[in-house]
Amino acid sequence: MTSGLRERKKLATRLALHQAALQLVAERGLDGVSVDDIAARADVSPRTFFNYFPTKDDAVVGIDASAVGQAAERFAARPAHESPVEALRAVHAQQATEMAGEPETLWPLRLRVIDEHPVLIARLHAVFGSAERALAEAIAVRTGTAVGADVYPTLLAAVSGAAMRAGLHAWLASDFTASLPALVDEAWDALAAGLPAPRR
Amino acid sequence: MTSGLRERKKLATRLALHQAALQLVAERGLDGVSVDDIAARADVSPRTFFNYFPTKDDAVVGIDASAVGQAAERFAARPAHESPVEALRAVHAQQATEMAGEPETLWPLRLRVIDEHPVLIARLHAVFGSAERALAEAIAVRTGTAVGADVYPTLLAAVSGAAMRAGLHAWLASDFTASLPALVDEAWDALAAGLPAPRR
DNA sequence: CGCGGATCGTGCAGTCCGGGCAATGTTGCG
DNA sequence: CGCAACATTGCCCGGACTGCACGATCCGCG
Repeated sequence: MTSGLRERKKLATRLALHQAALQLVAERGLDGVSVDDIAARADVSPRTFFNYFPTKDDAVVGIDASAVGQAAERFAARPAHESPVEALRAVHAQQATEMAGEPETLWPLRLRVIDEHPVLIARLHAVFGSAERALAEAIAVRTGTAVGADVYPTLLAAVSGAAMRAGLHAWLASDFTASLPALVDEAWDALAAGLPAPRR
Repeated sequence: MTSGLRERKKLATRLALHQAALQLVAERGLDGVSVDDIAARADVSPRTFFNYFPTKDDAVVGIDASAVGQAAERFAARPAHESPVEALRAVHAQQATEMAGEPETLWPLRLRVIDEHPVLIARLHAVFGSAERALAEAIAVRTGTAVGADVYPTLLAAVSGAAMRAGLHAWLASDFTASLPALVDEAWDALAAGLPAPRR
């Protein structure tokens, strides 16, 4: 499955490009970095860059389309007795744990860099957006409706993105001292309660 | 305030460019249209195009940054006794009514064109995203917290975007036969109830 | 009325993004 | 070992977008 020298090499160069992009942008800012620079640091030709990422911005954000559908798949695999919200909470809990546990500095660096460049924030929103469309489909299946027929699937999918983004944002704001899973869970608490104004 | 020949002309060319972009893309698709084409149909020089929109995509989406802050301002202006959710609902009701009442075909055409091009969906998400950041600030003020300190402001701001997008999507799915304000309101009902699974 | 100052439209030149094509090298399979 | 598949790369091109400089237009003030 994961075997094959070819596969591993591809993954490696992909990661190399992503990290090169991340570092360079952290150093010089988005406009101070060209695709050629990134390719150079990753030791590939500029032309090859585009075999891995369609856009400079995408290389910086570094989230591939395959990871995008993941949420929807995991959601669909949850036990049938769970309500949509319960199932989504569980999926998010798992994802948040994974993200917090990765190579340590990867997500923090990513989020810091993205947060400083509106264009990249937009790109991140876009990635979430396409994940949400897939998710809406899965939600519709679970609730027995169609995406077009009811607001619920689209709404819940978008809301789930909102919860995750809010969690990530709070994580960044805490300078990564807080626990990401706890923050995401907190968001879901508020959602399940109907978003009452927080008492001070 | 609105006076001045200059002001009016600017608004006019801006709208002309937007509509030209919209029509052309509806006819030929996004890649079949160049900035020069759009400028030509709007009767301005290609260079002038960029005085009005930073990007071809932005011209198609056609929502300016000023309109973006609008939601936050209106929210801030709501009576203080309203809860954040109540205030947001009211703002959305007003916006939805306005959008449904505009030059008729403008929003429908916009939404149809955007829906067909993933890049434009992304751009729309981006616009919503920056609106949400402004809104989060306003929510933080109203609830007496800070944006970094609590998940709530970011979350609610993102959720409000989700509600509006879900409403718009359902509106499009109904081929604009349904009432946009009603759809948005329906979304808020679900949110206030904690997003229970819809009964079939 | 008319005269600066500010603002807008425009052309030109240049950089960079991003993609199609074809040659070359590398990997994996029988 | 040899062939087929695929990845890398170079070349080239059109289109997006920017900085600059100049002319035209509009606005406010005397």
